[in-house]
Amino acid sequence: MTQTGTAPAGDARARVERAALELFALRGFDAVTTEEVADAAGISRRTFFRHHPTKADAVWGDFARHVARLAELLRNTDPARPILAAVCRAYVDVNDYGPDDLPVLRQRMRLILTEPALQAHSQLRYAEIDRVVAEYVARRTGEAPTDLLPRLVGASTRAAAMTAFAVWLTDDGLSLREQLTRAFDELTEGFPSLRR
Amino acid sequence: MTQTGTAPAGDARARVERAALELFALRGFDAVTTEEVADAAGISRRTFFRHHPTKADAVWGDFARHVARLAELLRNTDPARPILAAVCRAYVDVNDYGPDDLPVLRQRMRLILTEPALQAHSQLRYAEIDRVVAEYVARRTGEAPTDLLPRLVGASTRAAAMTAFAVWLTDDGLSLREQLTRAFDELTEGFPSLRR
DNA sequence: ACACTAACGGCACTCAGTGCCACCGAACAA
DNA sequence: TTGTTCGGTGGCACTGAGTGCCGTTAGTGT
Repeated sequence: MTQTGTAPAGDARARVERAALELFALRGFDAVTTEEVADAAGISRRTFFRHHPTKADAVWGDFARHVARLAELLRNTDPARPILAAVCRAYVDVNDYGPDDLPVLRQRMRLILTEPALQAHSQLRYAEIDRVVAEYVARRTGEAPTDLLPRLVGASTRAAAMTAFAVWLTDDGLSLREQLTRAFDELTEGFPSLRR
Repeated sequence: MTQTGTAPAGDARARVERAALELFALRGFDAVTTEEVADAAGISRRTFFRHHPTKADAVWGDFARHVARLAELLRNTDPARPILAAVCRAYVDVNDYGPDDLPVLRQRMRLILTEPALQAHSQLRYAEIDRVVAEYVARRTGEAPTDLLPRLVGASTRAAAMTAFAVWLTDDGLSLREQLTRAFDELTEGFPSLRR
């Protein structure tokens, strides 16, 4: 596809994502049909489903690149660093958004963590992250990625990250990076705040 | 439906769940229509959706009771026991299935952890558990259930439990209780196996 | 015998997702 | 210019999940 002269048309994907985010935030995920999103983006319903395999996928902008960046961060980690610290560090780094991206990120995460349909769908995206982390841990420890420890690190660090996101959305005190760090510290230290 | 005298007809729910579990395990969740499940259970498609709000819900047998049992176990916990230990203990106890229930449990969990649609739907069920645990932690610590620590305990212990389930399904070495204990030990001790 | 109620089945409808096909514009070849 | 190929697109029809509405039926009480 080469940009014809008239409309930019280059990134119909970006237009769809923007339209989806705004419509879903405004009226709720279930109350907006895919046809309305497609119309708002200036494409047909059929083309919408060519770009995004699912209505829910429209709110996840290039998530594959996000996962790839996390994998690369882990690949480039100093082998001397403890495994768990490396994973947490990569998690924080991959979520280091600039101030300009924060409004969109808030809108996106609020939808994902609030709308039941998106909350359910997110599990499929999270599974990709979990797998990347589990494979990294498996590489470091020599275990199989399907063994308990690699899977456990993947699942629990992801749980911590999503908890940090949820708290960041509601509480306005701390930055996302600070909330992530707080959560990871609790997790890696065995929940020191609970031991009196 | 007119079999008043013949079939017990007492709990059509149980028949639906059995039929759904078998059909989904046999041919895959997406390849089986709700009408087929309804037919196999001897009810109409309309009645199927009266019993189960969703096709996916048919595989979760009385999950509300499961959550209620967990909440009760937590409520009856000795206040002297450390918070995290209490949560893990309750998790192990609520998942103490008898040998007769194990085959059905394996089938159910294999579906939930394998089929993408069920994997996604599971997030909505897990959220109920997370909330119960978070409320317990909040009661013990005096925080709000929406604060970071209560939420983090809920999300991470659940992640550990589901990881234990997944490993239990594939590895045949250890019992479910042992896998759960292994996972919880790693989590509560700050992943000792990763500190060399 | 009569009314009341709760559960059921049938029907029609919306909407997500998919397969099929026809169309159009760009690039390329003769 | 003419013809051909090709990737992106839109239209159309179809399946299947989920829902609202309504008529029917079984069970219960009086």
